[in-house]
Amino acid sequence: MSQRRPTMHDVARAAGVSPATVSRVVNNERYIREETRAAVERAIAELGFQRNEAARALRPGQTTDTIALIIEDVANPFWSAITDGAEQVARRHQHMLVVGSTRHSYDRERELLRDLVLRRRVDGVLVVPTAQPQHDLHAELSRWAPIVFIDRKPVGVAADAVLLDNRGGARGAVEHLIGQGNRRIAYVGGDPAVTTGARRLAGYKQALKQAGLPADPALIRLGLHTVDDARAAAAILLGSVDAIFADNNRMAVGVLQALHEHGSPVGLAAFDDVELAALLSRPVALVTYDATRLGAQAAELLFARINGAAGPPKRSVHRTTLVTRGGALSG
Amino acid sequence: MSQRRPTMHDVARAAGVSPATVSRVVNNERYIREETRAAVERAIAELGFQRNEAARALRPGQTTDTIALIIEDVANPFWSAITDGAEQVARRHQHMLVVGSTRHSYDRERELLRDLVLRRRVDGVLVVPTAQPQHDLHAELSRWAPIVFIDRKPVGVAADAVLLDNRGGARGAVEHLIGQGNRRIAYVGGDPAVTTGARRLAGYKQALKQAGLPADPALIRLGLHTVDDARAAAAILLGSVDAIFADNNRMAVGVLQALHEHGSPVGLAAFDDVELAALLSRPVALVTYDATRLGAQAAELLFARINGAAGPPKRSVHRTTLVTRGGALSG
DNA sequence: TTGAAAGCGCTAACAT
DNA sequence: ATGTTAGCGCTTTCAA
Repeated sequence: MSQRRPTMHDVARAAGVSPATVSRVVNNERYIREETRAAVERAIAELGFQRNEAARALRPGQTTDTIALIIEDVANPFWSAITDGAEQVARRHQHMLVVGSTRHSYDRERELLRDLVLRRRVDGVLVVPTAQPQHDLHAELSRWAPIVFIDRKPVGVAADAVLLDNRGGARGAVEHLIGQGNRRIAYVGGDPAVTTGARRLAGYKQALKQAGLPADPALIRLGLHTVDDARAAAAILLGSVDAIFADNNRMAVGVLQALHEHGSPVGLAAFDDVELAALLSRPVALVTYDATRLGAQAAELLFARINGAAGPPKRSVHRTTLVTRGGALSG
Repeated sequence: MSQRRPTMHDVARAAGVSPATVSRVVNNERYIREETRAAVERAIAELGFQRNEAARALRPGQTTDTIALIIEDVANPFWSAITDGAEQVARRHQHMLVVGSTRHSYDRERELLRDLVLRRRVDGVLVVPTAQPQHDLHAELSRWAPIVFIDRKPVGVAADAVLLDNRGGARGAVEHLIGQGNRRIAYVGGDPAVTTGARRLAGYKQALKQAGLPADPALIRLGLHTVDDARAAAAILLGSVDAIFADNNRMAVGVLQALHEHGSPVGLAAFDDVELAALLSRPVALVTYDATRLGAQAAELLFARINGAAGPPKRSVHRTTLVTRGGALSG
C-alpha cells in the first residue's frame, strides 16, 4: 500500500535531464526540444510516473483542482440532480467534486465550509440552502475562495447565485388550486428560516390574499423534514381542508401517502417534480424546473470566478413550470 | 482570493516558539507544557491559522483524509442512497468524500480511478459496478490504495466487497410472477456485461427453468440505460407477454410508464425499490434492500483497511426482500 | 532550450 | 519539553 512511487527526480534521472525539464514536459510548456520531450515521455511511460497532486498544490498560487458542493442530504432527488449537474461541469473543467451533507445542522455547515475552504483549500464552493444564513462565515470564506449559492440569495456577501422563482412558483400552484374551487388550502413545509421555504410560503400567502381568502395559521405546518413528518402532518389536516400545498418533493410524497392511506379526495399541489406522479390516478399540480441545469449553471458561474472573472455578483433566476400530472384512468 | 494565509511559522513567531512546537500543538501531541500550549493556541486563534492540508499530505506516509466513490451516475436513487451512506461514514472518520460518475464509460472509469489513486492519492476507493471489469487496472491500483467493491464481485483482485443477492432476488421476483399464473415473462435490463446484470439475468432464467418454462430470447431486452429506453422496449413487448421483470429502478419506471400509457394489464416485478410504487393502482413486486446501508458498510470495510486491517478479502452479501406494493383501490 | 537552486507549509528525526 | 534541521515532490525564477 505504500511502496515508493516514482517522482519527477526518478524520471529526470532515467531520461538524463533535470527535474525542471520533466516538469516542463508534464505541464506542456513551450521551448522544449522534440527529442527531449520524447525522451522524457518515454521515461514517464516506463516508470509509470504520475504527478503527485498534493505536491503541486503546495506551491503558492496553485490550485487544488477541486470544488465542493454543500447540500443537506444527497439522498433527496432534488439535491442529487444538482450534484449530477455540478459533477458534469466539474469534470469538464478537470476538477474533482467533493460533496458534503449538512443534514440540517448549522454546525455541520460551518465545519464543512471551514474545513474545505480554509484547510483543504478547494478552488471554490457551491452551497445549497441549509439551516440559518451565516453571513459572517460566508463573507469570511469568500475572501479565500469564490462561493456560488444555489437556490438561496446571498446576504451580505458579494457572491453569485442561481435561483428559482420560489415565490412565483408557489403562488402559481396555489392559484391553480384556488382556480379549481378549493378554499381551505393547507401548507405543509420545511424550515421557514431557509430563504427558499420563506419565499414559497410568501407565494402561498400571496395567492390566498389575491383571492380574498384568509390565511388560517392552523393550516400552515412548518419545520418538517422527512416524508414521515409530512405524512403525519397531512393526516391531521385532511379532515379540515380542501387541498394541500407541499413545499418540496419530500413533503409531496408524504402528503400523497397520507391521502392514499385515508382515501382522501383532498387536492394536492407541490413544489418540485415527483417521479411516477404521472401514473397516479389522482391529479397533482407540480412546480417543476430543471435541477440538473441548476447545478450545472452554478458550477459554470463558479468556474468563471475561479478563472478570474471579475465584476458584480451575478444572479440567474430560473423559471418554474406548473404541470399537472396523473389523474388518468389507467395506472 | 489569494492573500497570504498565516502559516505555522507565523504562529510560531507570534507565540515565541518554534514551528515544531506549533505542529505538536496542532497535532495534539504529548510533552507540551500547558503554558506553551496555551500561548500557541492563543496565537492560532488570533491569526486565524488553519493548517494547509496539502502540505501535511505531502510528507510520506501521510494520508489525504479523502476517499472516493465511483458510480455510474448520482442522479439514480440507488446510487445516491449509496453515496449518502458512504458520506455519513466518511464523515465519521473525518474524511472527505469525492464522487465521480462514469456514465457507462469504460474510459471514464479508468481515467477517474487513475487520477484519484495515482495522482490525487486518496486513501481508498469505493467502486460500484460499471461497464466491463478491468482486472488489470484494479489489481494495479489496489497496490496503492485499498478498493472496496459495491455490488460487484472483484475478479483477480484481493479486495473486499459488499454484495447483493442479485441472482436470488431476481429469481424470487420471477418466481412470484410465475406463481401468479404468468407464463410469458419478459426481461428488460441493462448491460449484461456488468456482473450485477448478468446475475439478475441468471436468476430470471433459473426461475423460468425451474418452472419448466422456455426462456424465449425474443423476450429478453438488454443494454438499456435510461427510463426512455425501457419504456420503448416495454411498449414493443406489451402485446406478446404476460408480465415483465425489470432489471433495476430505471427500467422499472420506464416499464411502468409504458404500461400506463397503453393501459396494459401486463404484470410487473422489478429489482430495486421505487418511490410511490405503493400508491399505484397496479400491484408491483419489488426486490428491495437497504442501499444506504450498503454504501455505509462498504465505507466501513474501506476504513478498516485504511487503518491497517490485514487478512483475506471480506465478502458481505446483503439479502433482498420481495415486497408487493400498490394495487390498492384508492390512490 | 535546459539546469541549478530555492522554497511552498508541514512533520519527524535528532539534539538538547 | 522544545528547537534545529532536513526533507516530502513539485514549480519557478534566474542563469547559462
